[in-house]
Amino acid sequence: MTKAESKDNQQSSGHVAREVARLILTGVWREGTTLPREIELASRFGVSRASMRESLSLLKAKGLIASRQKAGTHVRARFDWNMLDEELLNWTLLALPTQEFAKQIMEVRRIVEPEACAICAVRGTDEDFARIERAYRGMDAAGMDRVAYAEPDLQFHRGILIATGNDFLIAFGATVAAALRMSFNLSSTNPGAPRKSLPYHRTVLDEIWARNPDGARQAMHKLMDLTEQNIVSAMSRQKKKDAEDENARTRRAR
Amino acid sequence: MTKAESKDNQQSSGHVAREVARLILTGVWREGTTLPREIELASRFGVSRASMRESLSLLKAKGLIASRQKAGTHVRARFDWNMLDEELLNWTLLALPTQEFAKQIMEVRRIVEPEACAICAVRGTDEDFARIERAYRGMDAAGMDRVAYAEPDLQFHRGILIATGNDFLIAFGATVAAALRMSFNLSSTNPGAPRKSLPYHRTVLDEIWARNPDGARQAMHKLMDLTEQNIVSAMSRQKKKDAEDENARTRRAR
DNA sequence: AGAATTATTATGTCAGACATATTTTCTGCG
DNA sequence: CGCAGAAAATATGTCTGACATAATAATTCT
Repeated sequence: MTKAESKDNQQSSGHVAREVARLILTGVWREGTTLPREIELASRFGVSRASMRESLSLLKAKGLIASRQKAGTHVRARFDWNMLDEELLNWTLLALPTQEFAKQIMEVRRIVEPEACAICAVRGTDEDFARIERAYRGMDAAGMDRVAYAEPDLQFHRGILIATGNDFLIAFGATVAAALRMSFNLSSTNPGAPRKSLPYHRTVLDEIWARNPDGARQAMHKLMDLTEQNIVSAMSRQKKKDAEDENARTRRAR
Repeated sequence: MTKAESKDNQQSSGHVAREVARLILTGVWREGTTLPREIELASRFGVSRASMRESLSLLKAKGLIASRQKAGTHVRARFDWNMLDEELLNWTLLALPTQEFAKQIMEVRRIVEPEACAICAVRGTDEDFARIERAYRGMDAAGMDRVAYAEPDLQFHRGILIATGNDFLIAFGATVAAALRMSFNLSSTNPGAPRKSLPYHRTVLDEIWARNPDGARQAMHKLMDLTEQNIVSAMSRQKKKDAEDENARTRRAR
């Protein structure tokens, strides 16, 4: 359900919003910058002013911009950007998938997920646990297929958050989703890496079933360690590869 | 700056969005419900279809609704709502300031803020600490004035998050802001309560200056304890008061 | 009965106009 | 010359009405 819905908003307004977001995220339009007037933006993106305004309305909702009559529309301070928003996270992933971004996202996951896991072990219902176990089985069944592994992996982590019954922890699922998507993108250089996390997930699941909060917390913590390690090494590999590609291109250009 | 900007969007479209959000949050329009068509919504709220669409666009951005051509606009599953969004948090506060909501928000604060505080103690710069100290002084200077106390209190907590340098933790400031606003609203029944947190803030500040992460974590943890306690007792007091008022009204009606 | 076709309908997009709130410019006075 | 107050300019905010598009519902034909 969630998967299907996230595919919505493929209308042109969504594309325009994403493009404006990209310009802001990449720093073309810095904090405090007043952006071109609506009519100009509309013509630049090839849409009507009404559609343009709908796109801007979307970005306003995410805290990226604010506008006042006559004064114009400006980029808000970074502090006001709602980085925990799923779309904004994905846009950032597309625009600036930097190592810094990866470290930050893993830092919050490390803070939130082990605790959520402990709460889950105490407060979750058997149905909650069954859902998590189904996700685990899905991961197992995926074998070495990276694509098939990704979805149940997300469901596993989301399942834990849902089991806490805390709406804010559940909303944190968007951040986890972005992190997993990042991992997935990076795993192309090392297709076997995702599967290695399976036994760690198994331990988490066992501790949850045992309703052992401390064990669950610790197990999730270890899973976070492994995940971060994978991401960091994959990123440096990617970086190296990019540098080589760049080199090759430069040589060819001569 | 942030304060001024948050006062934006007082245009009618903002009001409409808030009202629709209220109807969804209070369960008048439940998850999965297809809401009336745009033209009907527009006339119901007394705005044009264009304005109505801008409002809906805002709610789409926050994950509350999704729409497909011909099929209509429907309320998305709760899991997809971005509860960590500042506006959505405020709307919830206005629509359903329940004890459950208070507990949940304090549960995440308890998870995030002590860790953020520990990171702050290690990674923060002296300028960061100075900013936090300025906020502390502001709280002290406010004395028993609840209104004057609120703003520097928020700046104190935000300052710690900012000092972590982690964009996601910084974005969590929206949640803290909502929690403090809730505390503030509740403190009317016990005007002296906020000030009691001052020495706890002092301890946090000292541990940060000492660059002692464990002490900082523990100090923040104690502050969270106190805050939660205040909120819970204030809410039960409020609940009692509301019940009495209700009683009085019923008696009068006879 | 079932498949293919047509009609319907709600969102998506467009165009042009006017309203409103600020900012900027202009004007007159001390 | 400086400055307060009035007038003009302008970018966002709102409205109206129309057409495009895609998904659903109804209809027709085999």
